[in-house]
Amino acid sequence: MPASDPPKAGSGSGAPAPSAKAGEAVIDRAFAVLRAFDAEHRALPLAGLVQRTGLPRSTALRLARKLTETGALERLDDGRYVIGLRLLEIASLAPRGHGLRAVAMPYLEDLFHVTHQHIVLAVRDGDAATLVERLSAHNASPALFRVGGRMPLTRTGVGLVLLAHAPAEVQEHVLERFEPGHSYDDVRTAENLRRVLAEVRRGGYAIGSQAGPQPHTTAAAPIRDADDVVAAVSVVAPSADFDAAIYVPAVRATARAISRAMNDIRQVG
Amino acid sequence: MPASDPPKAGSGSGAPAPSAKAGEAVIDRAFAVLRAFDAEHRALPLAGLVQRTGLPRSTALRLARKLTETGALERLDDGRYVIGLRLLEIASLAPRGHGLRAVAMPYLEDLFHVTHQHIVLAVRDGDAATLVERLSAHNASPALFRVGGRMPLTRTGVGLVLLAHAPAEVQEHVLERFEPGHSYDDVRTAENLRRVLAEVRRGGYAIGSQAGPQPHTTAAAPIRDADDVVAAVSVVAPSADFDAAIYVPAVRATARAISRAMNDIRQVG
DNA sequence: ATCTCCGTTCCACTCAGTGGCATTGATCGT
DNA sequence: ACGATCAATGCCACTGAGTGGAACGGAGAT
Repeated sequence: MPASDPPKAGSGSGAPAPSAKAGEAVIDRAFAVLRAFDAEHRALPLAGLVQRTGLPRSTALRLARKLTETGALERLDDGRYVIGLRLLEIASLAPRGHGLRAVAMPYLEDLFHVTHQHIVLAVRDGDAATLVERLSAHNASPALFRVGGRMPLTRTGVGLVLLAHAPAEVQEHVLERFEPGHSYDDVRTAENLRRVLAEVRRGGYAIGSQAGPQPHTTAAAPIRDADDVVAAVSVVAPSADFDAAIYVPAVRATARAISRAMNDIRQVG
Repeated sequence: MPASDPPKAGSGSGAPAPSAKAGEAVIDRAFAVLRAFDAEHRALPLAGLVQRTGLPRSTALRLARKLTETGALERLDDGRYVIGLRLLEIASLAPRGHGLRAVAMPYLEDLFHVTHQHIVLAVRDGDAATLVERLSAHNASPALFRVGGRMPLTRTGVGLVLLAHAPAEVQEHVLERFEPGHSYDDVRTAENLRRVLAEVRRGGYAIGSQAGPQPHTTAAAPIRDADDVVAAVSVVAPSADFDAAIYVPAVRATARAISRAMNDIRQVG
């Protein structure tokens, strides 16, 4: 021990040791690596992981390797990392994800055939809706949300349905930070929104239309498990001129069919 | 005797504590917890996790909690754990999973409309095919494979296509442990299989039919990225009497369309 | 009322995880 | 062609995050 001076030094100023939070749980770090990926970054080199996670190089490398070993990540020929298949394998067991999707799919198909518009299936996760399934025609308007992506509760048909049936605390929280001007044309204030949500609960469906910037119309309905609303379906037409109301019966019928199908399965398991 | 006796005790015989492998990587354990779930066990109580992973109670609890924190797991009202939505969020970024699926979906839809039979989209993962997407009609024969599940390469149409274009080492490995009697009716020996694979490569498609135990016919074709076969599509009809050959042109056309669509996207990113 | 099984809390020990540094390899600028 | 630059990987001594045994409270079962 040549070093005489106590390790407590460093306090002065010397090394900044800025964000490098040392004592961080391994699992959190591992998931930080996984979350470094997003729609715009589906393949990342080690440097990318380092940059986006803030982890030290060696640590990021070690984690990336272990994740690759387990199949959570895969490695491209050029050395970059991508999310691996095994993760899909595991994720497909999520009851609220593919579990729901599996029973809903045939009915969504039917609805798609009939309407030839976008079909959306979503569940609520905290203050957002997570898109579980989406059916689209070829010519479809492009920038709809991604499967697995999160959609705002106040700006989508499924979101309105899910929000309308969310716990009071969630509703309050969302209403507090509601920003007018980004929702449907008849939802311009928090008060509007409150009224709309009440209507959604009363009527058992939501409709909305928006002139811009991405003009579209939607009709959405709740999927129930017993009395709880656990998901929502919607039809989305890429045009503000369209009257979404004509889809309401079809969407509601589909939602009810899915609700029933889930209960039938419940009997078995 | 509180502290006195040495910890080495317990050696006697009493508790065997056999498999309890102590020095095991955290991430491996975390994934062991996640993999404790499967199609028959979509919701597990802590005890179930302990039993299926072999981890000590406290460890399993700690891991389950941390995973719940990050959203990889969710907790049911009755305390049981299930795979969480966040995992779907991450998994949906897998290029070979939902990435592929996203571009393929509209074409699969078309094929589904035309044929009204099961449509299957799969990629190879090691010695198995992973089911990436499946479209089925209501009345569909039930026990087809699950999305995210693994299918044998030698007993499915997509499997034959993927195997035919797999690296030589994989083919050898699979051929070595090929068990006759579980594949299609014209694949009864490893030599049969070799010949079939060659035909698949030459013709650019695979067909197969099986009388039992789950009678079905299938026609499958490869999806290519440049020259590499990266996935396979197939039509599966729940009847051995049907002639799958009539679907071959449609399936091949679909496969080519998807291949082209993937290349188009490649240009952008 | 007693037993059992399950989820949970607590805590002292220690080994898995850490991250700085050195090395190799690929890419680029001149 | 030849250093200069930056990414990826190998190495290793230190330490606190992770560990798991023990004990607790509560819900059912007997």
